Amino acid sequence: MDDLNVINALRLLQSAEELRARLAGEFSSVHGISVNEFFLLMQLRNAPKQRLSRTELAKRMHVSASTVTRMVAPMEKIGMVDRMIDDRDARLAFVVLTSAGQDRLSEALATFAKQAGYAFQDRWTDAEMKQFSALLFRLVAGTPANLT
Amino acid sequence: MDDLNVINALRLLQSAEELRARLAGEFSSVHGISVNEFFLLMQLRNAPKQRLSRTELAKRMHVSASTVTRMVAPMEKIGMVDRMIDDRDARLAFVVLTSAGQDRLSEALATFAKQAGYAFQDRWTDAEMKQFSALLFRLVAGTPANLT
DNA sequence: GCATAATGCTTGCATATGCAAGGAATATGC
DNA sequence: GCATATTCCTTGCATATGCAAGCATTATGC
Repeated sequence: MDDLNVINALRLLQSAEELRARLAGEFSSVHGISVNEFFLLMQLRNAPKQRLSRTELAKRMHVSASTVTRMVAPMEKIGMVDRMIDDRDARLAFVVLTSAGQDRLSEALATFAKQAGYAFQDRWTDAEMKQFSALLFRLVAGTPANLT
Repeated sequence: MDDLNVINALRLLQSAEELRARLAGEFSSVHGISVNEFFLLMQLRNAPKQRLSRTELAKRMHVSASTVTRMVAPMEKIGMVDRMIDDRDARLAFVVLTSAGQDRLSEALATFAKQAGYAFQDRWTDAEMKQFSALLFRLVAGTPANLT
């Protein structure tokens, strides 16, 4: 295990899982959403017109189309998102972020920022934060899923 | 979203998910194991005597104890791991890595190294790989789950 | 020593997810 | 224009996972 590629991949996956586990706990207890629901809302917020097709959401979130269908149903029921059929193509059922959904997302983002702070605070300097940001940008840049 | 903590946390989570999705595909088709099974084998390989209790595995893998129970059952059936009851404490049921499990893990590690190469190759210099490694080490250092 | 608490594991139930099939709408080849 | 293919979404089934309860074993308080 002296391969730096392997070491970095393992550390990347493990630190991400740690952070995700922490987020899951607070998202669930404080905001009543899952981490995946948070990411779904984030994708919508960053999309033009705050909307995306289910297929596009599936690709960006690395889940199947059926998962998106089933994730969206309860979110639609409580008004965080809306359904909107395309005028030209009746197959497309856009998922649209509602104002209630934006509010919920803003609250969750505060928790996200707090946890992100815990994760990096007192471990990295400002300069290192920028280094890390630049390095990771090369991994996520160009993917349509990139939220940053 | 000008908070560098938030940006870095998002990029960390997203790049990890991308890598994990790629690994899942090849692990499943080539080696017949899931990413989580791979990590379970990795934890055993790094443990003293190549064995851990189910509770310890659950903590390190950020899953519930029942998940470990259910993950281990089929792996035991095909001989990748063994069960071993502790002499002093009959509650403890260690999961032990077998030689067949080591072989399977070695093959999967080759795939892992290949995918890790794809992820970082042509994006980062050697110096940057070392920088990244050092930064991430501070995140995972000290956790018993750390595989590196 | 014994009653109670704590620990380690398993199991029933509920939820989450992927795959494959199906239905509806649109695109393509001719 | 029409038959066929493709695309988008949904649904049935199988698997994966967490939580809470239960069981067996060990630790603790007195």
